[in-house]
Amino acid sequence: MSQSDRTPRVRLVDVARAAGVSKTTVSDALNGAGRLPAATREHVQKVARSLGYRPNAAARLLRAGHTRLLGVAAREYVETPWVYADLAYFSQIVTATTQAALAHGYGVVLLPTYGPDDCWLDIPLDGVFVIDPVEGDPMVRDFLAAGVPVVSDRRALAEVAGEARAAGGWVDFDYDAAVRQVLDHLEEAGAERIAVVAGATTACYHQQSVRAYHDWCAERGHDPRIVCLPAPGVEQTLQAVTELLAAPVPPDALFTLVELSTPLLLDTIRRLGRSVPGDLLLVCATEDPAAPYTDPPISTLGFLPGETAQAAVDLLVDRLEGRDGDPGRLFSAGFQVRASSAPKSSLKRPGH
Amino acid sequence: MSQSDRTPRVRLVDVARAAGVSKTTVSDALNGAGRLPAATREHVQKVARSLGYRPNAAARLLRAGHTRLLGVAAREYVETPWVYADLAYFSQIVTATTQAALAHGYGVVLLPTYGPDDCWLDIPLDGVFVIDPVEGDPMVRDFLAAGVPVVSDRRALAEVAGEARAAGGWVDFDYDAAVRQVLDHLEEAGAERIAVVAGATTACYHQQSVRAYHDWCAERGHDPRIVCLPAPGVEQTLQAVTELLAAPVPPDALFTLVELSTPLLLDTIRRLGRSVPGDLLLVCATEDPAAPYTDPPISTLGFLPGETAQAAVDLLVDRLEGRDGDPGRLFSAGFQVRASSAPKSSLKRPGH
DNA sequence: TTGAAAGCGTTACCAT
DNA sequence: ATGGTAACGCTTTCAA
Repeated sequence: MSQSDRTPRVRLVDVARAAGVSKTTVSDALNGAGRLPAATREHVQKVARSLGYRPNAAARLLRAGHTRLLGVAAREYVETPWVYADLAYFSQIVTATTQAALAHGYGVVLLPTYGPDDCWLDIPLDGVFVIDPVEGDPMVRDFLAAGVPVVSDRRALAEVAGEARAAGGWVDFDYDAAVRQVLDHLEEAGAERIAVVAGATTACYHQQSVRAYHDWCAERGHDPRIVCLPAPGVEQTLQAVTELLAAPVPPDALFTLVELSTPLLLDTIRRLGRSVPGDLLLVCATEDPAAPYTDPPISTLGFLPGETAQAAVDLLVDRLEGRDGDPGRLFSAGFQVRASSAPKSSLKRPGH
Repeated sequence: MSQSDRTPRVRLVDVARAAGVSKTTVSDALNGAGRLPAATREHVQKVARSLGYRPNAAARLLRAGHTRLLGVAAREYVETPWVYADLAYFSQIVTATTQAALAHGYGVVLLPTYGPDDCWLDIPLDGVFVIDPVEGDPMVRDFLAAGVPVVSDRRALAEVAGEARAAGGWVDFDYDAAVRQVLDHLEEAGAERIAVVAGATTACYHQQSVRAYHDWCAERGHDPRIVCLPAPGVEQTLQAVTELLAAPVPPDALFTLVELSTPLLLDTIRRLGRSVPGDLLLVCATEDPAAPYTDPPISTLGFLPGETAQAAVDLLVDRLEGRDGDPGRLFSAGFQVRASSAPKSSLKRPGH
């Protein structure tokens, strides 16, 4: 059905007939292959053009055995009809994946995160990049079982028994180290009561960072001050911040692990009567490009979407093209310290 | 090559042989078709599972004659290796397109905006949504020539001689009306010198809105106050604003047509010593979810990425599945008036 | 130099 | 109830 019943597409044989040659000749003439006399080649090309011939992509795929198509899936909100591009982090991942893939001559397919079981297997993909897989991710399992190389984090791949090495590669993020780095920094800067706003999803990013915070607190005998949001949203996020700051003994530092507009967060904190960094040290895990331009500039923890995507695609393409590169790469976050988390001591002692 | 040389994929015939039945039986058993005894079906399914059989997507595509894949391309920065997902508008379009496509059982492919000529034709697509085409867009032309239905704006489709109706549909935006609506609103609110920050790209969004502003000014004998940015970027945008506000006779209203963080813009204006809306009325064409939460809330012109994408996909799917729906849909922007562009008069006269 | 024919892996038709 | 066979549109090997 579809367009074919309206305009019966011009096929290779049609061109061949019209040009008075065989299919082989047409194929060779159009693909630059073979050793044809220039005259024949040009003639065929002219006929093909005049007929509006376009090769059928699906047939080529079948013949070629590969599709030059890479899938990318962000699993953060697997259970909901949410789509990743709403978050700056995923947008940037998708952007970077697309660019990297293109550079290798591959296209990118956005994979559905929900829907009928293994519906994703109907898409002809050479490889897949699964970002932030959930525990025992069925998507990872399915693709691996189907023999489609997957790049994801180490743990997700390991769950599928040793096939990881052969079937793809991993791009892992040391969320634990990243979170601890920030918490340590805040503590050194004089913070004693660090509050956190995080997400409550099943994605390993949230799971692991929340756990890291709890562990860090436990090690010091601190009570965790954390709000976990089930979904992103300006209002809910600001509400969470308001709640945390309203505690009887208010926090003296805030670390956000959810997407939000950093200048807006700053405004909100001010409207609540706190100054940054005077009353409240602030660090945001975000890719918001506005962060360096606020007053004061905001310290950020960035998860390097660009680098991550680049590495994932490189890994995937290496496997696909038979090169045996690294088994994987471990990333740690990019922590940019700015004025919003300047040590309290530096305020008390003028000079440096 | 690729994975096939490592793990020679299990094919339908392999399952058939292993199960001691024919290809047909396997196909029927797995696809629920045919009238097989439950015993046979279960047996085949078990064998298939144990062998890890997965149907070859490319072969199915060829057989089916359609791919259930929709392409989406944002043409704003065609000439550069830019990718659209960096801008909230495109992110939201892509998100919404993906959701709408999924709802119809279609997947989405992100199309390269540059690269070797007609490289996009190698991707097996049932239809394409081209956002903000450039003049005489080659991508639109190629797909139409290849018989792939395209949804884009009316003008782009019309350039390819009448095929529009048969080959796709249009989703047009009345940028002119939208821009005028904002300018009129600002004028009514008391603005006499309206400055504009826009983009300098070839996308019809920028082209048309800039032209609308110039026309509007010409009709009133005003001198245009406009800065056109060749590329997005926090720094350049704020720089442009600073420049405009530094004019000897400064503007009393600002209308931005480029992506940016609205709270940050507000801060910047304040740091330049102007108050909003007291000294400067402000309207931003943006999808920034922070806009309603700033102080004062910012008036926005939204280009309805969600609705647009939804309509485009519906149109495309209607064509693909042989339904003759609307030829197209004309959208006008969603103008949300908030405090940042409140009439100056209302400040002077207390009460309402 | 050119063409015929054999696949690629699936599904659908028709015969058994 | 099941199996053989053709067809989807292309590329490629091999023979002429």
